[in-house]
Amino acid sequence: MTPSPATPDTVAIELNAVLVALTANQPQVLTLDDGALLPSGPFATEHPTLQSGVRAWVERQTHHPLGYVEQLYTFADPNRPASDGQRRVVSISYLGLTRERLSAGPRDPEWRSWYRYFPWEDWRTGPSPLVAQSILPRLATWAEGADASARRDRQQRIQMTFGDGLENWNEDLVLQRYELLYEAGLVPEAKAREAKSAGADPVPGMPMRHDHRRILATGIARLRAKIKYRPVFFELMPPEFTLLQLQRAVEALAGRPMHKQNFRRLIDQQGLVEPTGGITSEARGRPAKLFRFRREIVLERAVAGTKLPLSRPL
Amino acid sequence: MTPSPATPDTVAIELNAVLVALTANQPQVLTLDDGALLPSGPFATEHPTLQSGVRAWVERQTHHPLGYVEQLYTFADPNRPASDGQRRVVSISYLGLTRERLSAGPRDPEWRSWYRYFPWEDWRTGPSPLVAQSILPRLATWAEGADASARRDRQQRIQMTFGDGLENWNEDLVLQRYELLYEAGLVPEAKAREAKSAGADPVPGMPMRHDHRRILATGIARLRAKIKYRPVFFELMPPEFTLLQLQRAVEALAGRPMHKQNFRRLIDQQGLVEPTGGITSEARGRPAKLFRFRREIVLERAVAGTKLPLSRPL
DNA sequence: ATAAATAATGCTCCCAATGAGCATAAGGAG
DNA sequence: CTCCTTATGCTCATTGGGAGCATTATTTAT
Repeated sequence: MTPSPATPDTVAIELNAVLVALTANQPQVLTLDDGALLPSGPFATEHPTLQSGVRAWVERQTHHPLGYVEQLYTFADPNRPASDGQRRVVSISYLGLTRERLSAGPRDPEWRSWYRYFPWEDWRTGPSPLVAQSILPRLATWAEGADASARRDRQQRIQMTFGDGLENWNEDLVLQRYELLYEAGLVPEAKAREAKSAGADPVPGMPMRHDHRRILATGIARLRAKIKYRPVFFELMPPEFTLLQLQRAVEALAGRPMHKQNFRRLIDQQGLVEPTGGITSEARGRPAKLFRFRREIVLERAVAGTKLPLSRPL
Repeated sequence: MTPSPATPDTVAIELNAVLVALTANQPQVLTLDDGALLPSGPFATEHPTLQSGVRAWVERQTHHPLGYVEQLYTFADPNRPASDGQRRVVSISYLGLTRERLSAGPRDPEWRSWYRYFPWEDWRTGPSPLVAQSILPRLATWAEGADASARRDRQQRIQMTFGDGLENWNEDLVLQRYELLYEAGLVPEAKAREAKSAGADPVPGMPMRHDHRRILATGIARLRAKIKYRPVFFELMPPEFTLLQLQRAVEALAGRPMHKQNFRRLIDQQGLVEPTGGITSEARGRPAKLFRFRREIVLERAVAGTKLPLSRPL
């Protein structure tokens, strides 16, 4: 058909993006096709860099500038040959942060809270009931279905990644948790591939096509880990904000609540923000001072590191 | 010439590896061509995974198993078209840890201490004199050669990455430091490209071809960051070792000295090791107990995290 | 032998970071 | 005027980690 019979060591590059924004205290992700896909596009070789390639089609598709871009992972999917049936596809995924939402029409590029895909990851109002009620029991059943040594192994992994449903929750382990559920056949994506373990019905949470939910998990995990030592949330905030808004933003990303006074102490200890002089009383309660990020410090912390009151399990 | 006129969106994949081992308290890296290159090979599409591709040619080339493999970064070099002059090359680099050294003959695959490439990164015996004597002065000169605003910017970056030559050294910033030197035209690799800044002669440290020294810097940085929260040094140690040997290993990687008593406290607090019962008096001084890693805990920490007395600057 | 150097170990002290809460101030809604 | 909600200031207790003293056990030098 095509004039080029695709030499063996030649592949096509596909770029995937996890684009994150914050709206109404929800961490939003840009999706396509009714939420089933992450935006992705080919790497056109005229781009000098991979990053510039990403930026190009993302901005073309969303009409919004990307604040921060970071490479996530490169993956050669053995089960997804290119459409021409010849070349292998290597997908390179990126995490992108953007400040504003797509002003788009009703359809296609659509922002969705990432907790629709990973409802068990939201512990902002305390331990997610999903874990104790729905996930742990099914995982336990799965663990039972193995012989002694494998069972012990599975049980330990469950404990390490999901804790006990009330304590020992480590919000960074997004990817490990998804992979465990996948392996246990508790997400629809897994069942598609393995006709065998038709047993358990899936855990709540919207699936995606291909490995896109896995990529999303990777992005969330990376972002959650990152905010603990780099002030990247800066990229997601409007130019002015109150400290509570900032706290809610971090909580949205981390998926767990934080102590208000300690959060404030940490933030201004590090000199990350400065008051603009303005005051707002949009919310109820006592009016709050408005702040902005301090450019110099943010640049400095970009290399030196930040701290957030997020670390210990519980 | 070739029957396939290479369609535009087609690229060739090249795999690069930073292979690390520890010998005689030196962090060793496998190199080729008299130390000028990192091992690299093509990604043959018959491999199901990228990782398996890496493992395959690494083990073929070195005849040693890879303990731990981790993806580093994917990079499309705009300046290095494939040899056929048509396809773009995308290189995917990996970090690999191995316990044993190549038993190889005198030549080619050769292990070299990574401090030959980055001598300023070795602070194990205190502040590296190179930084204060050789690097900081030249960087200062470089900063002077810019107008006011850019100068301030450069000075801040110098301070952030190199500190002041005595304190505020952050061992993780290997890549940032290399990139700064590159930008300042203080490494030979940079001069090759820019004929202009022929000024300063380069800083000590052996260069590599292409961007391989940059990839190496990425690997070192990743490893240094990693040992602080994952017990990966486990992959580099022999089955039995003394606590001092373990400490020296970590110091070799981190490039800075550690407090002996505190190191021990931390290690056994976390239950990472257990005594084998053996005792050694290979070195001078009081004989030391031998330890081995505790498999269960190591697996557990692989997900949950570890601690090392490495964090603060100074 | 004896002294000196090198390592292994045990323990104490101190300080900075941080998790938790109490208390007070300042607006808006009924 | 009272209650509710949020902003802010401060205190307290705990802990993790940095430093260093002291002691013990061996090898090496004199």
